[in-house]
Amino acid sequence: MRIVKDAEERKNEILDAADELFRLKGFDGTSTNDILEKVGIARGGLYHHFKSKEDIMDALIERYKVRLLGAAREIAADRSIPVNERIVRVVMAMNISGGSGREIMKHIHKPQNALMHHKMQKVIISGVTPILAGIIREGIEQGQFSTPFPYECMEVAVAYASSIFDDTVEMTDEERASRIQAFIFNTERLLGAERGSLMCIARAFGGSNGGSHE
Amino acid sequence: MRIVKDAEERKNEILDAADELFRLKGFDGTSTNDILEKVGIARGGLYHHFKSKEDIMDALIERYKVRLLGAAREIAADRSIPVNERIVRVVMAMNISGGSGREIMKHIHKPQNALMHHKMQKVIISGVTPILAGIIREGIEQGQFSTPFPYECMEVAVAYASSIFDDTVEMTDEERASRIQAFIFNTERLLGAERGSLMCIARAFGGSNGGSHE
DNA sequence: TCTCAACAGACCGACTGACTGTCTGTTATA
DNA sequence: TATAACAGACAGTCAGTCGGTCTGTTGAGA
Repeated sequence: MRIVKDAEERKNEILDAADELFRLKGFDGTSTNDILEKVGIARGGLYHHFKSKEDIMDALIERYKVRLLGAAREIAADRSIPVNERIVRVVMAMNISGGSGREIMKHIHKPQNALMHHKMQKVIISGVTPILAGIIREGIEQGQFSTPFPYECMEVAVAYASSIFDDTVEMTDEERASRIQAFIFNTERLLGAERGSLMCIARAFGGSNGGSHE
Repeated sequence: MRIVKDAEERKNEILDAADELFRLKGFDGTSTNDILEKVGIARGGLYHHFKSKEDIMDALIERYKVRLLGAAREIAADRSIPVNERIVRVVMAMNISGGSGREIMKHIHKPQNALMHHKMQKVIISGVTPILAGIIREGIEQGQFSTPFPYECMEVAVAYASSIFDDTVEMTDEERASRIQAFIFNTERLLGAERGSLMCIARAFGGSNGGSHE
């Protein structure tokens, strides 16, 4: 039987199916037949909407990008929130690490999804860095931070954060906590911020009380 | 015709061929038939020495690892070289960026080689970071650096360096130079080093004289 | 306003070529 | 003669193609 739907709707159905399957079995581990079966369409239908399997992945990444960066921009623009707090919220929204949307990143960090991971990281780094840099510049105006390279500082922080929280390397909670400690310390140094002024970030991450365990 | 060789020799022939082909066409773009043809053996031969195509990649990475980290360790252990200079040489030996062995990295940073890139980065980061951290600790003893997190500092630096010098993102020479500038500045801050004390690193990288272009 | 032909785009499913990994058999070497 | 190195036919899978079919829409004529 043949069910005709609006193109956008079908595309989204395909993306939803691919999303779940890639999450479960990875990109390489998922065949187009798996997607076909899940959506309930035939090969021709899929290749009518997407020109290749990789094209599906790119569309998925684009969807993530719009969602994640949209949320980040919204938060970043809200001047009623203090700078520190805004940074935390942007980072949480990107779920580079823990937080509500951690789900999205989880499956992207599997070795089978290396290409997806790579593309996603590029999108995140190139997208969120200027947003964060903008907030940092506000902080500099307010005398909270001091660096000639706000953009590059954020580049460092984002690159490090996404390498630390890469789920392919397994870590004990203790290791994780001390990484976060070091991350905060290092970021404060980079930004020329007062010691402890970014501690709120550590507190925001996954219920850890900041790395020390007394 | 049938030519029998010592297993190690054959393995290396296969790795050499794979190395060159992956470099040219990427991992996914290279078929096992390509390798077979280049080496001049049949399928059975290849699968006698390696259990899968990915196994070949892993062996290649292992070979890189031994070569790169061996060189790095040798340099790091040479106490006759001053700390600063040793850092430069280790970094050059790893060719995370410019330098003699840049070749090796070049093809690894192609999107088609995402998985290889990912595995390689893991090996580098986990291998070279402790080596560099050791040198930094010497520098701390000598009063040159000051940080409670030498290991994590190097983790940051290595992660950032390998993200900056990722050849998948294209950069003008000017951008590159200013990235290096920022990188040096940030690293000095992280290490609590005197301003300009790491400038020798910038000078060492690819003929750039430190970012300014006169 | 109703009808119907013409069209565009959504969808089908058999087919192709390519590729990885296996298996049985063969040759060389210690 | 036993064992490791190798050959090559083969099976199974998968991504992508292609000619064709179905369906919703549109617009002209009655």
